Amino acid sequence: MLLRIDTSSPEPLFEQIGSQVRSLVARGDLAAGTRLPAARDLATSLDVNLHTVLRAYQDLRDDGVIELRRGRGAVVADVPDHARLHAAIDQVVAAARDLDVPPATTMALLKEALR
Amino acid sequence: MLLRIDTSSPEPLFEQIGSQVRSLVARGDLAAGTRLPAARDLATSLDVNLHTVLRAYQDLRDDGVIELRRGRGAVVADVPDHARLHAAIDQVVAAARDLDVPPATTMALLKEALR
DNA sequence: GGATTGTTCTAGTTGAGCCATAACAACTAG
DNA sequence: CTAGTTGTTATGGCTCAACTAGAACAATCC
Repeated sequence: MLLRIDTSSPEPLFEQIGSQVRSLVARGDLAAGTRLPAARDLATSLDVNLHTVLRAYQDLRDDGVIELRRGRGAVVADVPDHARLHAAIDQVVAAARDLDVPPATTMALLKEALR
Repeated sequence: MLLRIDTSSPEPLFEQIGSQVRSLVARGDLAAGTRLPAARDLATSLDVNLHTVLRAYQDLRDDGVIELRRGRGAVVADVPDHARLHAAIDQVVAAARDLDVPPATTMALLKEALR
């Protein structure tokens, strides 16, 4: 797993983990059916508590990104192709850069638009 | 000011304030040069501490959204038209809905793309 | 049976967010 | 010049979410 944790970031660790897995799955770097590391293993390799990883996994499960089963582990769920979504996001990033809009503002706009 | 604060939300109060001002400015509801309420006044009307509002204002200033001056108050800065950005964001929202992508995933994708 | 792995429970620590108060500095208005 | 306004900075205390720690339990795999 190529996950990076920044313990000095204000963003909660479980959100950092979840966020990165979401990206990997959505962009296809983690194909459907792929098995994620066992929570205990990932916790060890990230030097984080087991429960922190589990909370991230459970959030992902609640959103249908992965499936969890005892004894079996965490498996990437079957999700549709996100090509169109990625193209749209690229447009947003390009526009934000051209207009010199700060990332926090762009995030605020999307967040509100998604509501 | 049309600001709404949700004290039961997990999102910090200062972020809620900043986020809403960002949206208002970016969408043109607050024209450049418009004066924002004095921090003390806004704090009172939102029933929030002065420092909470000030932190939001300072974040906005750091991003060039507003200008702050003692004795003068907070004034929204001169920003370009964001029409293109809004159009792009609408595309993202539409794609996310069509593909059934959870909001958290969409946010994660944009956040990473903005990095 | 034994190892693996998610689930659940209890309990403690830490730090960000927030509030309260106060003094100070720059600006405005009279 | 004087008085009021407003942002700036500093200190202290409180609360709760995040994180950690340890343990037992249940489903699955080999």
